Amino acid sequence: MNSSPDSKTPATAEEIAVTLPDGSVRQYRRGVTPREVAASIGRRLARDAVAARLDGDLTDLDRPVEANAAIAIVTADSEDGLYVYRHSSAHLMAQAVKRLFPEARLGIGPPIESGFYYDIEAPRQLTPEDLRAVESEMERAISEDLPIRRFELPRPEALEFVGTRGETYKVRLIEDLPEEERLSFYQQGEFTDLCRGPHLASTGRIRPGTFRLLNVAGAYWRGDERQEMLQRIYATSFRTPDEVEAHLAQLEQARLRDHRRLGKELDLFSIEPEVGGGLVLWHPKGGMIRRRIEEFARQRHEAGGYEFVYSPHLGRSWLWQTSGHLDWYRENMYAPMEMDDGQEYYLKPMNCPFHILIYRSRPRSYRDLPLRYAEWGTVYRYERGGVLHGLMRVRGFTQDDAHLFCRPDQMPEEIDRVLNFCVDLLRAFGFEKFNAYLSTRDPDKAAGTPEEWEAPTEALRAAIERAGLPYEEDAGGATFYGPKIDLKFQDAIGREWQCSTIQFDFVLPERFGLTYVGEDGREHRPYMIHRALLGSMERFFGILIEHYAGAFPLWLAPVQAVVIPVSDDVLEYADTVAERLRGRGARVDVDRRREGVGYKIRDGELQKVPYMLVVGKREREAGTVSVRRRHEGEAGTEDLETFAQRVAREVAEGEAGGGGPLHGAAPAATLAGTIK
RNA sequence: GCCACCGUAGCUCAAUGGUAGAGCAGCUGAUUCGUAAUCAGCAGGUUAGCGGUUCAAGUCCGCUCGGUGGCUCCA
Repeated sequence: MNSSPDSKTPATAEEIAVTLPDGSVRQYRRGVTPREVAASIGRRLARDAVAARLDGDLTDLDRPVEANAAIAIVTADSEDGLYVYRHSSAHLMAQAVKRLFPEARLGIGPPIESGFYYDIEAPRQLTPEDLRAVESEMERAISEDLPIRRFELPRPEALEFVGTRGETYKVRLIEDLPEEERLSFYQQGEFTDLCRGPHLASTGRIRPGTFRLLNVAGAYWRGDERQEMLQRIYATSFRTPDEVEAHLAQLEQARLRDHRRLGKELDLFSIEPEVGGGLVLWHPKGGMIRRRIEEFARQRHEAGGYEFVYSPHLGRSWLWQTSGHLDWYRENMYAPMEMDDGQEYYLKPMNCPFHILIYRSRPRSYRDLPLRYAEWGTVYRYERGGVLHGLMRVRGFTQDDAHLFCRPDQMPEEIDRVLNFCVDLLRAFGFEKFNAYLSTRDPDKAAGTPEEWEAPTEALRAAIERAGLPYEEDAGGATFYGPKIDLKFQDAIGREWQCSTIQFDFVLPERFGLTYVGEDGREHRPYMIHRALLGSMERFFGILIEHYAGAFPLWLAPVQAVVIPVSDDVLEYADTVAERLRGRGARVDVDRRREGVGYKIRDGELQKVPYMLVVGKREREAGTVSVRRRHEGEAGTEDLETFAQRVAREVAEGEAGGGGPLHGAAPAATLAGTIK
């Protein structure tokens, strides 16, 4: 759609050729507007049009077209259309704010993922009540149906225009724009804003109820903490009120899944101020889940040719000087400890130097490679107080870290192996939708030559393609020490998370002088790859809690079954049942409280225990259990041995991948997607 | 770190500047019960901490501590 008509359809003095998305070419008079083009195609299209793509650029419907061009009409129901809709909604909000607070100064107000925001310098702190008032004012401006008009001003006039209105931030925006940039403004009623556009034709095109102002938060001007802080009003915005409601419902759903809330309710972990922010206490149940994850991953790693190593939490400054961490990572490292030998020791922010020294502890032959050193290594990184967030952003965490050392000729296969290994591992937790991101060399700050980057970068790309993963390339996005793949996956409610990273490193083998002796008897430099798949155990646990909404699948559940005796008469049988199941490796509790069955079941449901086993006299006589599944209710009476076998089978299925039976751990739609 | 908001019993939340309260959880007792809450009683607090205003502060002001939301998705 970006291609203009070719020379076979030349523009004449009064006619131009317009190429439409379907490839057809139509003749129009010079100066025709996209709106007129839309009208000539169909009344419906003209009605739904909100903007146009002119040779690929978003533009207004009323911008005259002066030359041959490719035009695509943008309707409200497209991605572009939503972008324009939200952008105009942001302007509407700014207009409403200015009506209520004429002294307010405007920063920027772009569309974002699920809505828009506007940064504003207001005369006072805005309250939730203010936001309601702004919403009402927005509805009023909609009912006024103010036409939205675009005009351009030369730079000096533009500066004067915003300057006389006291819009100091707009002045700075213009000053920062390149000289040759055309400066456009959009006017609706008494309100005018500097803006690139495009916008809807009038405020009446915004449907009431398609936006909701959510909250106000501080945001630095231009995101720079040295600059002044503005108030950012976040709003959600969609094409229809139903979508807004659905989004608000999803926010509520996310709130209910919040791992901090569930962590407390299910007694999984806590973060105590007395310990310190970002330092996690794993309670027994959280610890059980973590051990299941770690054990499972460890077995997979051993089967995958990894060897496990251990390294200390501290190391002398020499390590970090040599690795370069003290140069480029210092602000994330804790202050050194001076020991009695006068040496400075640092808490480790990463495991790599230790693994490297293991490699370097003896001469290596080309026959030894590849070497794959894995460690669930606990690292400490200083994070500023304001960024800490539950388990997601912490100061002490355990990585499922590994370092691969290999010969150049082994490198493509190593990459293939580790990427597939990673995807397999994540699938076991019920994640199915993946996106890869390939970060390539930044010429301005890259170690090594472009030629050195070539082979690894292409190996990474080839591995992604062979794995059949959708991917995007972040050209120049790599860190200075090598290209990398970041892998993201979607959770049960469609949120995307990045945990896995596979990174080449040209720098550390050099700095530590790593070598191996080749077939030719000479020393060669090995390739080195850092990789963490689950990333941080803490963060991955937080993601899992939210993904499963606290209802862990059987193989991970800290308590897999709770035995519920109907009365004290059958306590003994309840204990027998529990013991028999424990003997088969199941994690079973008995609820011995003198409460009714309903009470204990309710408690089991709230604690999200996968199986509840009600036992009374009937079961005792028959040697059975009455099985109840979490979220599903009664599932019939079963012979104790049959049940034990079922649990063993379901645990094995869970560990085998595909997440195993979740028993209502996620909404049905997601369940279907997680079981192969 | 910065801006804003918040901090009352273990948890969730009440209390026009005028005697700190409820539900759940906990403990004690009774109830022996069949698939999402049995009943009664008891206990639980320096209202995060420190200072100030006031006859009087959970409430108003200041500081400290802690938590929460956010801090380029660039006109």
